[in-house]
Amino acid sequence: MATTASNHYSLLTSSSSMVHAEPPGSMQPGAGYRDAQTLVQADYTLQSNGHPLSHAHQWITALSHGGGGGGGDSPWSTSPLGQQDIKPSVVQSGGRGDELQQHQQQQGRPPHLVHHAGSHHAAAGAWRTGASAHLPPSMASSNGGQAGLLYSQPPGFTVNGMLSSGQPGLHHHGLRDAHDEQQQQQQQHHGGEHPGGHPQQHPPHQQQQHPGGGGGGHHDPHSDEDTPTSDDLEQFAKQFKQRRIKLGFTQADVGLALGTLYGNVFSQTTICRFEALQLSFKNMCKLKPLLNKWLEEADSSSGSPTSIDKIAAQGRKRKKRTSIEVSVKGALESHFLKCPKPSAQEITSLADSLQLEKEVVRVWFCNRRQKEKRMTPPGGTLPGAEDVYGASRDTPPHHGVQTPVQ
DNA sequence: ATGCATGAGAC
DNA sequence: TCTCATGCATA
Repeated sequence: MATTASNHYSLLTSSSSMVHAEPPGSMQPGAGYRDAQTLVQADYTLQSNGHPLSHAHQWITALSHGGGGGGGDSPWSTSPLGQQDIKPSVVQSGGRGDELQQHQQQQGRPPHLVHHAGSHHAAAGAWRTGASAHLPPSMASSNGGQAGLLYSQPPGFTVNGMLSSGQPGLHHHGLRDAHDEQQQQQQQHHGGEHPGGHPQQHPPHQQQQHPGGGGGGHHDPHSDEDTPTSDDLEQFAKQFKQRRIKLGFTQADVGLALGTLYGNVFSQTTICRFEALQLSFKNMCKLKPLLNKWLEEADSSSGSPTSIDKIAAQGRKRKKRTSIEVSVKGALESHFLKCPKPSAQEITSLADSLQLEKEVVRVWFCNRRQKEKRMTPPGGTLPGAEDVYGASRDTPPHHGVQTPVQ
């Protein structure tokens, strides 16, 4: 099968009417899963077939998960500032408040806060334009003028952005969901190694972005004042991870904390990628100050190890993840080497020959290209694919460090 | 930890 | 249509 079996997305658990859409039996954990596969396929269909699910659809579409502001590359050059696109309205409607709601109930968190955190979408855009453009100082410490206000929270309300319910295990379940924690632990303990001890190559422009450069004496690596060098980032990421683990927080915890602290929630994935330097240089720079801030907070209040509970997966209309077979991947890979940016036509024929949806192929190339641009390319330098981007990916600067990420 | 997906914004 | 930031789902 091309597509991995999975449950048909976590369909809105909240709507009861749709439940009967499937036989009670198939819903059971475990067994039901496999059967659900069929549904999965139908998922796409789900939108068109006027089903009991139809209403669910609307519900879903209502949630917008703002991918973050795509046009991300401008913060550096463009600094609109002044007052930003703070969209209070959006904040309120914030789609995915779901995750937080849970906590709210459990910890009795002020509702408004929840909104903010959940508003990710709007929040991101807002603060990003403001803070990110000029960077750090303002946002880190002062929480940014305008945006900050929106997300400001009652003092003493949280610690590290994490609920300071007092003591761990006091109020709520003390720890994050057992399984979650386990999972995290596990990954943190053994998962460390990188896809390669590779020499990392950074896109030239990225390297040039930072003033000091790993070589020139200059500033304090930890000050978020100016653009950090890739070395700074690497070092910071490393240190960050260490501290985080020491403090007993999972990547997911941090992501949520950032949300409560700055109104900008991030997923475990993002934190993970940050630690592994798998984000673009620019993105790394953007996140660093936030994480740095969190770290400070966490350190200072390290006595309260509280934790946050897992957020429940909410329903979202997402295409089921296609699982591309190894052989097919190989084919795609070789095509990529030849032509990283195939035309629509090429994609079509390629998709056809590989028996994949055109969209899947297109996305694959997009992701593949994006991967090329990360700070830490997995698997090290690919022998043949390097100059694809115009001979730019020259010499990997210096830090061939690449420590085995715990 | 990572693969595939989404969506906003830039061309 | 691509890039980019980001995340769900999965291995």
